[in-house]
Amino acid sequence: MLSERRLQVLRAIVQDYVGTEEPVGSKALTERHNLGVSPATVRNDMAALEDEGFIAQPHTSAGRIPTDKGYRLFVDKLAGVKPMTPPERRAIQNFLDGAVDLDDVVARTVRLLAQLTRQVAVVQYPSLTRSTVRHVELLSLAPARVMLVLITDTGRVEQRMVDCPAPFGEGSLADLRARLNSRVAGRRFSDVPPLVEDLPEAFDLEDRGTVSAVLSTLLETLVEENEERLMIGGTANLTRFGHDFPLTIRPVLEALEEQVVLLKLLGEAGDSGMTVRIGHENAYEGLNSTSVVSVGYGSGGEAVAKLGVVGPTRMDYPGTMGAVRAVARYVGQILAES
Amino acid sequence: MLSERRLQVLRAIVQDYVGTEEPVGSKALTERHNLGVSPATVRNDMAALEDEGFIAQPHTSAGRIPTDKGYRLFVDKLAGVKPMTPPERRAIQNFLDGAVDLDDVVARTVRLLAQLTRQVAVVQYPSLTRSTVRHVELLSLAPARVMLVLITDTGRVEQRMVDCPAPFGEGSLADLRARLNSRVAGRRFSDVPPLVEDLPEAFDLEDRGTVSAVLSTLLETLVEENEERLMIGGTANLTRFGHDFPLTIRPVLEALEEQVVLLKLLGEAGDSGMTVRIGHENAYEGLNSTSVVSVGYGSGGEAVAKLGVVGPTRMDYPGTMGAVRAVARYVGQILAES
DNA sequence: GCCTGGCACTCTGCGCTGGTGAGTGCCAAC
DNA sequence: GTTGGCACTCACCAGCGCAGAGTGCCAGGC
Repeated sequence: MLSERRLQVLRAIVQDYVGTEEPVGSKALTERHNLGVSPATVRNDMAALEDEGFIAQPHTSAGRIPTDKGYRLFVDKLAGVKPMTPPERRAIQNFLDGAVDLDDVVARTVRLLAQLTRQVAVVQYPSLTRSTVRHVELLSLAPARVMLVLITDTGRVEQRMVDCPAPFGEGSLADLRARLNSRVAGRRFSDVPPLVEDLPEAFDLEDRGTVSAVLSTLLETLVEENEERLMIGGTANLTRFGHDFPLTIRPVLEALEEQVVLLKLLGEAGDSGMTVRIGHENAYEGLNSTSVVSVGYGSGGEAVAKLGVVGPTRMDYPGTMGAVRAVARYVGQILAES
Repeated sequence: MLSERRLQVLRAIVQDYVGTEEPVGSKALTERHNLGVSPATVRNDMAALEDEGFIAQPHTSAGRIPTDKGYRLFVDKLAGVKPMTPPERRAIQNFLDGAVDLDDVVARTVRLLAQLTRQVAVVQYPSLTRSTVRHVELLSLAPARVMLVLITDTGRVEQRMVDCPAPFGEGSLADLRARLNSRVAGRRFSDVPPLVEDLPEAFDLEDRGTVSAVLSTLLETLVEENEERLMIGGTANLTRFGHDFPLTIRPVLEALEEQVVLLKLLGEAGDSGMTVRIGHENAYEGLNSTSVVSVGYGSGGEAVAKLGVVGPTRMDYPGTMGAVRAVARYVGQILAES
């Protein structure tokens, strides 16, 4: 078990290293933080912290830098979440309030998060699977061709073409539209399938094929998880990474282009509360020298999607976590209003 | 006027420099291209080319590298467009054929272009202003709240909320929907305004306010140019830029995040045929050391949007132009089919 | 008049060297 | 458990010299 002072030393090391980006030595530590002990004592503590794996030296006789394990301890035990200041809160709200539609909300959120944290921001579109249906619209584009438009409570619109096995009259279409909406409007996606199962039976034999086709397209759309889109911003902040960064930045940019990787990353994060993944805790290799701070957000009490930030393991965790949490909250509010 | 051989020398310099990324000297040139003259002669030619501003030396007594002006001459006079090979064509077609909707088409196009050129790809969504209306749908979400959904011939869907000044019945809504569609379906966006001008007059006095509100929202959507979205991909290729690249890459990433800048960039390019903007020819300062190759694409004979590639001025112009042209063609075909 | 070989010159890049300074580990004393 | 002292270890930097590539110019040849 580490003594209280050793934890303070670790905290000081993390703070200084995050600030200066340079290995921090015992003397500098005692000068900048009044620990009440001499450099020699700090040296002993550092040696102990190194033995435990919380800090490391890049080279013999250089200062210490925190390891992933050290950051983990820092985040779990030593650092709080720094709340946003009132002016910051106002700025967030003002910025998000100007959004005109869902795309705009997401776009603004990404920008905001990237600016606040000066890192790469990732925002997932509100996920379909947890949303509810606001309206289903059917349009006849050709005698045997129907367009299905699904509108969700989060303002998202999905459209699909349906090829009908047989011509489908306007009357039948209106009928289907009405029945469909009376059954599914306001329902959660996951509840829809059993509700429409027996719908084809209400139609004439000749129309049943088409009704089935429409329904199966609808269900497909509902469960289609790979349609979970996301938006990324602030990649220019990657250039602040460090001096060595061709090697560092490349895999990160590649990871960011792979939506699959990112979705997985966000998906792995816990459903409730904020998740911080540090360095090698990230399954994806390219992100081994980055940390990911993510949190769910949603219109009601429940999270419908996630957003977060990708930055170097050497980041200002309290500040980043504060910004992420605040933005998630305000986005949730905005979604609830619209 | 430059002699034929001097042009050949310039071409050789560009080709070698693009290949090796290093300043090219007279001796290396004569060894790699059989110009039929000695290095000394080439040196004279190089001196002349330098006087004219087509090439430059990074330092005294280093080889030469092409200037923007040199690349311009190369692109205009010396280089053709390298056609894709049949297997490449097949690969392009196969890859694009798998797309399921417009988003997917654009996403796949970006990926494809980035892979083919190994550079940053930019694809603009088919522009609304040049498209035609396929269908306008109106949904009553609440007594005084209508959702307007606009479906275009390129498969794009736009939705807007309309707050009605007075409650609007289902009957009136259906009436408006029918009248609206009979007038504007199949029309180009630019033709729509005069066609709907007198529509409110066909309605009861109490409904006219709502009809006007719906119409003005529709017209807004049609002309709203800032809604021109685009998709970017292949940013990881920026890391291949050069050795000095923190300085180079940063402004490029920033430019890529500014959709406004990019849209302007694509907008400035000529409407027909391929446009190549080299280095300082780009108005935006951050892109002064990059070249932009862009071309319009469209479902019919007419271009509805543009796509292109952003890369270092030191790029393989014939190959890049070939890839951009080929991709634009196939995307056009795909859009025409759907 | 154009091309060519030769020559002196100019730089960049690289490896080597030595000095400086920050930081450490250890030890004996408090 | 804490402290001051001390010897030691590296990374970093500046200076040096050398090799190599490339140039410009000039005089001679076709």
